[in-house]
Amino acid sequence: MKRIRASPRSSASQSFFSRVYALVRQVPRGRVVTYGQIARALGAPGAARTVGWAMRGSPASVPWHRVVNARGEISLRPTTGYHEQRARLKAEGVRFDRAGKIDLEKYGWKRV
DNA sequence: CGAATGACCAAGC
DNA sequence: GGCTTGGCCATTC
Repeated sequence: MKRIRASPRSSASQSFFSRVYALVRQVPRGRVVTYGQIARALGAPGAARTVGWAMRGSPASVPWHRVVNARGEISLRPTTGYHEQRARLKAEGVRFDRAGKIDLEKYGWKRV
């Protein structure tokens, strides 16, 4: 098995990640947020990728399944957890269109 | 400090 | 609608 380079949480990188987790925990059930949205809320309007990296090591207490990309799609690969995320969202009442996308105008958290 | 990485984003074709 | 390219950023080694 391939070993990932130090999981985020196994290190003392709690500054940025912790804020990401704290924010994601605030996402109400049945709503979703985008990586970019989180990044901006944290004051790093371009760190969307970093947010994704943070989610990768997100604790079980974090509703990571409510985080999708700017297009309203699940960013995970089918082999990484796509199915699980989609199932969880569906269980919360989030709908997916034919292309497997979510209507951010409708389910987006604090949609602007 | 430099190079590599990643669950991203916007723009182009 | 789908694929490619370049750019951004924090973290890691």
